[in-house]
Amino acid sequence: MLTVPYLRDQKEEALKRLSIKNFNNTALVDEILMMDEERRQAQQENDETLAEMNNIAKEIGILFKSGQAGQADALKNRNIALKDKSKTLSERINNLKDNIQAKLVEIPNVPHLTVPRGRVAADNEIVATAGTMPHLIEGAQPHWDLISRFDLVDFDLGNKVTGAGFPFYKGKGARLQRALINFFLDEAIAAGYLEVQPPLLVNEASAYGTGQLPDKEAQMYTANLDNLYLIPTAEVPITNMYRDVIIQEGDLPVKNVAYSNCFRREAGSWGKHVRGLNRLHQFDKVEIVQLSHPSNSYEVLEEMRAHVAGLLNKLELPYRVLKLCGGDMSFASALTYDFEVFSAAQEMWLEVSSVSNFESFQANRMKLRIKEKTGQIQLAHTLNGSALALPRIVAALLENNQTADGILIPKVLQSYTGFAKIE
RNA sequence: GGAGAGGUGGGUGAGUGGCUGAAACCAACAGUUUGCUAAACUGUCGUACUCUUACCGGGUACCGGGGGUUCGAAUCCCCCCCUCUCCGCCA
Repeated sequence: MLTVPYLRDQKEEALKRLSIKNFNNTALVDEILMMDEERRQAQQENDETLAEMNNIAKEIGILFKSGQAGQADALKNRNIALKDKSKTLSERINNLKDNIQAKLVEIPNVPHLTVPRGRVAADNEIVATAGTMPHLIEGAQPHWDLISRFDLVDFDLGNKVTGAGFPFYKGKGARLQRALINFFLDEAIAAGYLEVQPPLLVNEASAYGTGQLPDKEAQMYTANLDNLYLIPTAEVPITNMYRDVIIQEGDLPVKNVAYSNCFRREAGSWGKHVRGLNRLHQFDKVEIVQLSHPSNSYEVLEEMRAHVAGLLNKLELPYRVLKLCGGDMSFASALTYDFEVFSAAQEMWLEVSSVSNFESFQANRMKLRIKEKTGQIQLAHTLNGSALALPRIVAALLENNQTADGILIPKVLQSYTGFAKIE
């Protein structure tokens, strides 16, 4: 959520940037600013009224103490009248605040100036391509066929026990996935991230804090009896650790990494895009989160981007990096890089990571602030990225590394899997 | 699930109607002293909104959340939330 002072002080700049996200509702911004003006006037009047009431109450106290209680009646009446006035003003202020808040959450984050204009995925800018495209063998199979051939993942069993999108991983399939998780965690720890194992269910306040609520409620599974939500990503619990927190400048940067299951209800499309491991209701992901000072959050973003690139390099997967265009970015992001690996047999680019700088958009909503050495307090910047999302990595590894007699495991993983080939 | 206790500033914790935005101690920060470290001493030390604004300063609100009583509420009343302890169940 943007702050009112920002809109007030830098309205033109904000609107200019918002147009990159195809947000052109100038009237909404004006309405917010008008309501805020009104709110401040009412606030001031109310504060003055309350100040007078406080003074009168003190005078009454003194009269009582000195045994002149009889003289207090006039003052009491005066205060009763003021109380009425204050009540009216308070109600107006609260109404205005609520309305401002309601309008404010409709405005997306302002994108970074380098974000390309555009409406759809095709408008995203390819900023890097790396790795070598595999030469597939004759008769190469998509991962869903490889999976059943080597009995790595059982979708039917998942259907029986839970439902579509909840597969069982078995044998070397399970082992490969666990190896990847450990590899990703170790890499993050080596890069200075603190490992955290978060709860997989969060309360309403947390879901609101990272912006799943109120809009994206349908994305999450709920535990209705207890008013809890299954997390769609570890970003939710991890970022919420710092809700209502003021971080000392000296404690920055804060770097956390978490492995978690992720649960998503989104009833996707059908066909190739959701086939096999391409899209699931429950999947595994290692997520990196950083809190940074506003002055260097874009350096941090690049550092995180480099970290993710390093993982894919080590896994020897061909990938490309996209800078998302205004229309394709998320509501809360100021700049997002998507990483896509090429899954050779299905000939598709699969998104395996999304690295974003939210600037102070989430921090404002969560009241996550930094206290500088000078004592100044300001909103922190939050950043996060997948490092990485598991199932699609598995899909690409299986497809790209298949040979006539089995699937080769990348060298870097072999100490984690304990085998070099699936056959 | 049953019974009880409790939620106060970064922490511990005092405070049962006006002198309390809140004692004291600890932590933190700044300074003095010291050859360094430590110790000691002195000072600073909540957040938000708002006015004024270079700064200083002023006003208001906030003692889990919401509502009420009162001229006046951390303190009294009502509702809700949360935490802890004991019992039960249980990985």
